[in-house]
Amino acid sequence: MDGSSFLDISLDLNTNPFPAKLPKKEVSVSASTHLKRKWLEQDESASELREELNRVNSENKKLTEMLARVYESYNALHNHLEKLQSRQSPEIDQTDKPIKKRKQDPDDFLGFPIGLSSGKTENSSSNEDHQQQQQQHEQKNQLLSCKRPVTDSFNKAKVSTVYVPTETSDTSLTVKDGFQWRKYGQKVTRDNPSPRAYFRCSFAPSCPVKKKVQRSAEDPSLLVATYEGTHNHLGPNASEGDATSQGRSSTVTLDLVNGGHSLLALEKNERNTMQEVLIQQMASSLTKDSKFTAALAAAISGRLMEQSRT
DNA sequence: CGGTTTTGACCCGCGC
DNA sequence: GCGCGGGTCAAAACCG
Repeated sequence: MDGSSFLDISLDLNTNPFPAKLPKKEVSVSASTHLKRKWLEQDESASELREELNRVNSENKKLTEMLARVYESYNALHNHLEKLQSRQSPEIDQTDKPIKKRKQDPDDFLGFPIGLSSGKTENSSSNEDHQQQQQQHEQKNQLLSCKRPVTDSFNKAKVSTVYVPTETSDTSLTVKDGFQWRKYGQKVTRDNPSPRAYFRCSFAPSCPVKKKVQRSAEDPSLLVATYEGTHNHLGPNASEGDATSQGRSSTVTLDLVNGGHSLLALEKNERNTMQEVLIQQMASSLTKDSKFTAALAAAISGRLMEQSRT
């Protein structure tokens, strides 16, 4: 994706409000000493203005560079996620045999490989064993990045699974993803000795997102969190009432459900949304910068002055 | 006191 | 129709 074509980040802060095309004032040399003094004063203030102008110009340059950097890192992140997604999609197609014929389990739904919540010993031919081992190996490799969102490619419901390594001694089935959850149930399932916990987003009923967390039967050091649905409210920090979301920092946090999905399965609309969010974040961080607002004010007043002249 | 967690009861879909 | 099992409800307990 060509970033420059998709968002123009060049800034014209109009830090040179007095372009060369403006008619130069003719100064009468035949002035009295009084006029001479006045002229000297004007010259002095002009040089001050020039200094100020240079300063604002360099700030403008810095800000433009900063925006370019932010945008570059966004693109890099986006490309990285797209690569990850293209690497994951073939593995999803491998499992074609649903173990249970009951109501579609999210794991089955995703063609989830290692039978984390489904019976796994009932039908284990040597072939499948081999596949399972391969997939488990793959899974562990992916875990190097701590959390691995598994998403169906583009067209299915918003269900994703993440694996969270935890201490086996840690019995609290909590997965810290930034969102606030309310537990509404816990069940011991047939194929896994550890209980499964059911969570709803604290913004329910307005937010339909649900989460199931269960310790992996294969690897008890792993928590398997299955997310269903999409948050219809602001990101993790905002929902948490996290101080950092109101503060000065403009950290971009990846939403595992919403953002995770949208970044992996970005369609046009979602790209536009991302653009808007990005722009808003940039805007909010810039407006908090007093120097930037000053430069902006200067830019606007410059434009106004220019317009009033024309 | 309001929000969250716990936990037994209940609901419902599915297979037999 | 019955039993099983996953998912949800809701009252009580808990907590800050």
